[in-house]
Amino acid sequence: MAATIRDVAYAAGVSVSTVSYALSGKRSLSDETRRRIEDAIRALDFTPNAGARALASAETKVFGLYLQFREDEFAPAMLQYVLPVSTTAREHGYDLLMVTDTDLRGAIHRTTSSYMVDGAVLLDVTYDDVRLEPLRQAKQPGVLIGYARDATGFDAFDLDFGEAARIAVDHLAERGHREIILVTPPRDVYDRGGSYAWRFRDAAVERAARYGIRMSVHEGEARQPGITEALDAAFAALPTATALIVHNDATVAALPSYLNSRGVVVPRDLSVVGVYSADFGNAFSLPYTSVETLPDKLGELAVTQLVRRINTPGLAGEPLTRLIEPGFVDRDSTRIVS
Amino acid sequence: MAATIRDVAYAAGVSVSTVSYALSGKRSLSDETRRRIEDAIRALDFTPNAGARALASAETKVFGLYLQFREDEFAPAMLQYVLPVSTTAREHGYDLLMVTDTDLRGAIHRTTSSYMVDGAVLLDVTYDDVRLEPLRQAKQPGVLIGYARDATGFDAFDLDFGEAARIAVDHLAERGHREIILVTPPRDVYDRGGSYAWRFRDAAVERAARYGIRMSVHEGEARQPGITEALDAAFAALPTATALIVHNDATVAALPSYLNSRGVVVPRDLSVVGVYSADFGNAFSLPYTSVETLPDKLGELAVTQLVRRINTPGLAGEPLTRLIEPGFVDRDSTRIVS
DNA sequence: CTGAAAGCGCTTACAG
DNA sequence: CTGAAAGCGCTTACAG
Repeated sequence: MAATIRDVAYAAGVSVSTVSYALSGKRSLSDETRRRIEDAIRALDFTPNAGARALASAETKVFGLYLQFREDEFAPAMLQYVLPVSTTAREHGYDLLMVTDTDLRGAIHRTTSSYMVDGAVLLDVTYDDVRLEPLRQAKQPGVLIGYARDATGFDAFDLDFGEAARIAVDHLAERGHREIILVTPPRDVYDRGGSYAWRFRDAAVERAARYGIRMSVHEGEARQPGITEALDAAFAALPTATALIVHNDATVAALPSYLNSRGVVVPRDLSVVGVYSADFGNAFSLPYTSVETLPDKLGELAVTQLVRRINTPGLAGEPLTRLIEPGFVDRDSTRIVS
Repeated sequence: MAATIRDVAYAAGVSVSTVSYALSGKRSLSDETRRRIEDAIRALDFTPNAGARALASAETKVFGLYLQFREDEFAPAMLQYVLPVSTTAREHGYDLLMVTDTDLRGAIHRTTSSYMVDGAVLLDVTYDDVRLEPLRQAKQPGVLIGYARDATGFDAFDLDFGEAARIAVDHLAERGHREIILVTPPRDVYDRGGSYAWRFRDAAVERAARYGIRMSVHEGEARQPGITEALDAAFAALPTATALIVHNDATVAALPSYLNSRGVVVPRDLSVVGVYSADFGNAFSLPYTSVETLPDKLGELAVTQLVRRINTPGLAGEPLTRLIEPGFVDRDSTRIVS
């Protein structure tokens, strides 16, 4: 089989513990010893056994990444969070156990109680997420990407969707728009507790009211032909609208095609503000002024905080919930209404 | 801390080894003993420590899933393989370590030589994939999803893209088409060794030649505005084409919008055959007759074979390379040319 | 600056 | 049908 730390120690003429300390750097050693150990490691192509290390140190250097693939979600959206989480984790020396079990509660319990992971990253957290309770029972810390009713015990990061809505409405209000259509996430998202849906909607409605703007709110759909039908219904409900805010990936991805087929030119006939990430807009070549969700930033913040909590046993203060300020990119898809 | 097997043994009044055998089922035990052990496990909420188990049994029950997020690839495409791999792995009791390091060789070596994984699943394998060599050094078996120049030592699964091309061309030939445009994957895909690109293209060209069909071949683009420009160029090169075969996700996703904007009605003005998976077509509401790539089937076959190879030490015969017959779904997007 | 040894929590021959 | 014990390959006090 492969070389063990014993083989390295023997080859280097030192003890096993010295090799271990050379590996961890937790103790100083002479240059000569270090050199001999390094040579031996190289000669034997030694890599520490992860299971043995985990058993002895009670650290796996693995994070659990818990996600679900949902029918009503536009697949590309979730993927945006996976890469930054993975990259940031590796920067801190952690690998990712990707858990997609449909039994969410069981998956958390299974992987934490067996000590497969040192921490948990929960993606796409819902308002009453069933994963939180089993994760509270776990010894490992957890971090949430998303917003829950009660995030007690966890660090949580999410975009400030209320602020996102205000940015969008303010932008249009400043440009003189008085009648705005808002397309929100589909009904399913509300139903399962995707709080970003109503946090954005409620803030948008409130902000519009403050300006005396008439706002027509409609739920989008995840698939065709529903997407088109929902848009048709929205425009029929407020034909005089001069602006459209789209807070739904599937709808905004289909929007260029939809507007094109209706002969609607942006921003001449309609001003459009989207809500999506830069990567998403890039992948689908979306030409709209947008309030940017920041998956890269959220993923990085979440993992960094998780690492901090692991490395700092008595981390000062309660776990935090942090809402991130959205970005804004003007792509000239809104016009000034006189 | 959490309960160990010793605690369970003590509570059940049996030895540690008996608990272990009760867990693994590798030895029969009396009903009474079994009941007492089960009660103790439940009372203590015992879960075996994964690290200890891995160390003692030399099995982690984890597969490495090695993938890369590429700029030139349409993100949703890769995701289609992740879910079936994950689901099938879980069905066989395996979790997935998702490895996205940009250092592909190092990632393979790091995770296999440390025995973090019992096997490796390589996604998006290229013709001269740099991951194969380090994986050959590994003690764990590996399975490839994709097609490599030399897959010696591995089981490999891929769609039969040659056959996919023949199915598409045959379908159009039978319907009387004599001038066909083929949009292939982007240049980058060829450059990095995405053999599906040329395997499809070469087979399509050859098949067309056999029929005496004129075929105009063009490389697609991954992003706008390149997608549109490539399509414009293709139609300009063969304005009299009556049919279009699209073997590129990004292009086919943008196609409805593109054709709409050009006033082209399918199949009245143009017959279209796509090459994509059912899920992909569904997610993007694609209305085209398609040769179906089968990511679910490939992912499942690959993982099943990996499990088999692990469970059957002296698995008869060499590792196999298997090309899967594509599916075909007629969505009436091709017309009969007289 | 370095070593001998206990211990992490399992699995599995070996014995009866 | 069941148990005592060695061993998997590390880490880390404890000692010098």
